[in-house]
Amino acid sequence: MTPRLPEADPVAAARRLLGSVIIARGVSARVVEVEAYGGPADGPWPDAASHSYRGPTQRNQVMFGPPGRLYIYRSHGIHLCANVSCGSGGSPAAILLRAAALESGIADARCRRGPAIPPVALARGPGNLCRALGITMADNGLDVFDPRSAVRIEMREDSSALAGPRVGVSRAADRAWRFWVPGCPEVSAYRRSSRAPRPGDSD
DNA sequence: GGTAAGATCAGC
DNA sequence: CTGATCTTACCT
Repeated sequence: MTPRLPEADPVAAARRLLGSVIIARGVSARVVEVEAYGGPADGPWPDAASHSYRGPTQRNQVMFGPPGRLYIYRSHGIHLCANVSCGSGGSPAAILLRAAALESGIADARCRRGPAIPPVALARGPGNLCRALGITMADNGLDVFDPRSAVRIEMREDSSALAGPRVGVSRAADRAWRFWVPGCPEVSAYRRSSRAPRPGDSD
């Protein structure tokens, strides 16, 4: 059994998770870009951009459970995005997996993404990452640190993270809760949400 | 029951 | 910048 992600605040957990290896359905890949998401205003990590900001719902229940579980949600009716829960004691938090560098199973990934996709883009962006690794809604709630899981994560040390604002969020848009490995071409481009207030407006 | 927004992506 | 496509959450 590989080391578990320790219970921690989402920023510390995001930094710990960066550089780890995700293994799913014939593909393994190094996680090179993540985002931290917190919880309700009255909790330890207030975050208006988080799905759990307004309390538990059917969709976000995994965020309120134990750490180390996959929280999968459908985005814009089209794509899937994968998070790893990291909260505890009823305080929800999760880390969104935004991009990964493939280490093996590239043929499987290309089969899922299409033959024309350059290797560097196969798992670039949260929706593409889920597609490349064959992750589905049925994986919601899986324990990624259980070796028997179809989707699992092996922790690796990496202290090289750079930080910047999260991609595409319309609230708390200036908060530097996105972390990536410098120099990796797999890291997605930054795009500020068109609905976000001007840069500099407070959270 | 209605509806607007959305942690995206690819193509102009 | 726009369209695709549909679930969720919030409103009445």
